Amino acid sequence: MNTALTVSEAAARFGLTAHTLRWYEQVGLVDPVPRDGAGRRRYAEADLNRLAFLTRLRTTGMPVREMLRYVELARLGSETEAARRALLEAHRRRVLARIADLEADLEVIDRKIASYGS
Amino acid sequence: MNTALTVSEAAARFGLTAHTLRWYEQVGLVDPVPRDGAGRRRYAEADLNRLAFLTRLRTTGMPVREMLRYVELARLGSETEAARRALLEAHRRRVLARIADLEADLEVIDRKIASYGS
DNA sequence: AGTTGACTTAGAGTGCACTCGAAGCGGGAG
DNA sequence: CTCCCGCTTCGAGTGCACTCTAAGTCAACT
Repeated sequence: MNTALTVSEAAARFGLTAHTLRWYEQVGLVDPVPRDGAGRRRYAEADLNRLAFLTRLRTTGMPVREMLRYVELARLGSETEAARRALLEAHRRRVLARIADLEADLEVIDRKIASYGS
Repeated sequence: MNTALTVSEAAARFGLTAHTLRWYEQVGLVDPVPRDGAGRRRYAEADLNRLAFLTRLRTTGMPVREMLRYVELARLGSETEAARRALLEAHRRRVLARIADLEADLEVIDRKIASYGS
């Protein structure tokens, strides 16, 4: 079974562009993806899973800079698990705060909408 | 009673910089703020209220481009109220969707944190 | 009177995260 | 065999939202 995807297919799966996926590789966010005989990227299950998690970090607003620190910790092996966990927990707190802010701001906007009457 | 604030004071109140506040004026996000005898901006109650709402739009992710459309509608008077309301409602839906996305992504991150054990 | 510090303007510069262009290669369809 | 399309690399360009610089003014403090 050959489920390996091309760069465009993988990009589509995560709502990114092929350009962006190559760029992620270029800046070191993901390790170089295995190539086929013609030198083309082939995204296998494991690559897709890594991407899936990274895109979650990204869409929740983690800066690329910090994602780089995370993946570099991961490259160093299991000794860095505590550090990675701490990094994710800090991010989690930021996301929770962001959600709370959005909800508070939304209430103000709702009041404005209401002020326009029906 | 003179409660009018300087540009820095007003900026501090909204977590912006004086530079940003001047830039908002320059690009037309806010009308030129009344000046004192020395030509310095003096933010009165009404100016601060307008800014308070605009910063809510901004922090909820409305692009400056769209905020401009909103304030231009407001300048046109009460005939544009329906359009303004529609614009805010569309934004409201986007913010709700954003919150939902953040919550879904956060769950994935939580699972990852849990996978690192205690 | 002099110094300090916040203000003024116009315009240039920055950081982030892509996004695109150019030039070339390779593999499947007709 | 030829055409076309999607891939390759490298490097330059873009859009957004600020952010800062330079040169100057003005009011208040010492």
